[in-house]
Amino acid sequence: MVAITSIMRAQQILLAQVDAVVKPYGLTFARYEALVLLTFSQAGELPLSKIGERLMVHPTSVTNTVDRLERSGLVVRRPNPLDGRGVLAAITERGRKVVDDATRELMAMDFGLSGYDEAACRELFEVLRPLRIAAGDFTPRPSEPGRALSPSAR
Amino acid sequence: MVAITSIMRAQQILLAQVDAVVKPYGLTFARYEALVLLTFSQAGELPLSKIGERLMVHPTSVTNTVDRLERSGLVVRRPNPLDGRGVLAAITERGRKVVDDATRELMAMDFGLSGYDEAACRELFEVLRPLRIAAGDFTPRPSEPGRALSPSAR
DNA sequence: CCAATTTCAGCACCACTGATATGG
DNA sequence: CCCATATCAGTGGTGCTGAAATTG
Repeated sequence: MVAITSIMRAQQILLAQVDAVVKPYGLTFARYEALVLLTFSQAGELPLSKIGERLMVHPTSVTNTVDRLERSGLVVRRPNPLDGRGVLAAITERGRKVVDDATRELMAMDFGLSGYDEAACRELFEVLRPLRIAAGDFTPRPSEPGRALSPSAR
Repeated sequence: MVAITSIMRAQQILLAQVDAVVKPYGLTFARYEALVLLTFSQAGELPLSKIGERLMVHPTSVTNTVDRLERSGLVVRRPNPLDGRGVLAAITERGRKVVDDATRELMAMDFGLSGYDEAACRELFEVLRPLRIAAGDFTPRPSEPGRALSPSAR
């Protein structure tokens, strides 16, 4: 129970710190994550479905997130040439600049983990790994099958 | 950055599991925490200000939480006899029964931390401790001064 | 008069459900 | 015809700010 409380508080603390840094850029942590994901993709654009999958968020949340980013001029929507049903979110030049600036500032404050060296961060990751695996994180990523034989939703 | 993501996901996973267990009782994790806090107090009642302090939540959030609990008949409000400005939240018999049942069920599923033994839980707590200390958790508790010389809000 | 306690109105954010339009 | 993608409307929960009433 103490362990649960620790995680809840830690998340609250970290989220508050990161959100505070990112706020002046008109971002939240969720929106920042989406932007970072786009910069990591080759063409700087991804289908909304992919974004939801990688960030583990609900489809409607992706729509909302991209709405805000688009309203701020940090991404643009365009139809997916490979799938008429789909939509791509493409990061803009302004988006790249904003995410770069925000990232620089976040790194300067160690994402709220000042005082944690490489070893401590790794330990943190390792301790939480079993929990995340049990919840279905770290799926096969590359090709795609993934949750082919998982209990499935619905 | 990977460490941050780990905490965010872990919290999300745990909160979802705990909330799912508690939902049939008409509770959320936040409301459950408030109820537990009341059962831990001698008379089964506390000033709202104390609840907010111990649970580290905003005063208006306490008002909201107690509103819901009162509407469900799990607590009742009564004026604080020791301070005319204050209000006490007192747990009811139904409240005690509900929190007992919910706690039993939560313990049966290890609060979502199945697979974590005592050592792992302690490690988790210890790794996160410096972060929480830096954020002002673990204040002097007993007497009360606490944040007498902290930067303060506003 | 100032400070503490609580409440209320209002806003932003995130998560989700259910329904819908469109296309594979 | 069924499934996938995305959107919209709406709900619930949480976290805040700002203002107010009451009392120490």
